[in-house]
Amino acid sequence: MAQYLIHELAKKVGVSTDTIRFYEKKHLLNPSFRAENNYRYYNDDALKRLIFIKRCRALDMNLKEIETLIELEKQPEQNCCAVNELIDEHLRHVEDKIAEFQHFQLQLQQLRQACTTQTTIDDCQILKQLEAK
Amino acid sequence: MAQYLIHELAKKVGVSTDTIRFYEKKHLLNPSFRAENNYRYYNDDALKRLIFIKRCRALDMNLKEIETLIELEKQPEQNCCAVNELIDEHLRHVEDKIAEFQHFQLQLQQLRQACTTQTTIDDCQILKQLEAK
DNA sequence: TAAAACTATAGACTTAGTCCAAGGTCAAGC
DNA sequence: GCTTGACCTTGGACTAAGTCTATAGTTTTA
Repeated sequence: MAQYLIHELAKKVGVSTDTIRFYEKKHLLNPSFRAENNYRYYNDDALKRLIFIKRCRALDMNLKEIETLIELEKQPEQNCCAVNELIDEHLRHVEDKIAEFQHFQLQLQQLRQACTTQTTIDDCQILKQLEAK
Repeated sequence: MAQYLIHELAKKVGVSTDTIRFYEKKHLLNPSFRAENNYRYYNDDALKRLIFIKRCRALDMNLKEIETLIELEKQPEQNCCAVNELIDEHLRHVEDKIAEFQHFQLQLQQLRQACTTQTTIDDCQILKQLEAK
């Protein structure tokens, strides 16, 4: 079975070696063994695990959510509704974020409208609105 | 002129006393003076400043941006284009965030579609897709 | 044999606060 | 005068997800 040094694994997946060590500290990814010189070595299971983590991160899941998914994977005969619920809840979170940022966008667009011509700081309607009673 | 203790200022504006002390550490807001007992006292200028900061934070500006705006306010005769540019750039940042989260949303919706019926973890298409080669 | 390129660990740094602990101050009630 | 409660002070730890640095050990290459 293939064994990779940490920088080899990092390169295969496209993350930094620091990130890999960080995931280990967070109990998300362990080396398959440590050599006599204390170097970490990783096998293909670790490779798959790291790809899994990277995919979840690309969906903006946090490490706690990813940990939960990994735990669920360890119970293959269980019902998968917990997986679906996690995705649903994360999706709601993402949708809340979109709404939040769209609110910022609208407010900022309106604020920006307040000052279309160049004037002095003292007359700037943007600052006036931010200062208003 | 009115002078407020920190908890009075906090209540007026709707932030915590911790937040006020934090803004002081970040050089955004100073008490008008310290009493003999070392208590902070704030006047109406400080009140206005804190309201200003709170409004900017409600637009998701970071403290560095707010600091820049405060510095600009101190040069009233200058041209206000720096203000406009700051708002424009922040608006672009917000729009990037919206696009980013909309991308997450789409990916998550597609992923969620992969598992509509309840099955076992082992058969769950959501996990399968996250693990896929 | 020496330099380059790895490896390891520990700890600081980032944001915008929040929370806690230990100790000082002040006003009210007894 | 004393206690109680509600303030105030400072300093430091904690959050998320890494990134960066320093120091030291190991392995490979020239």
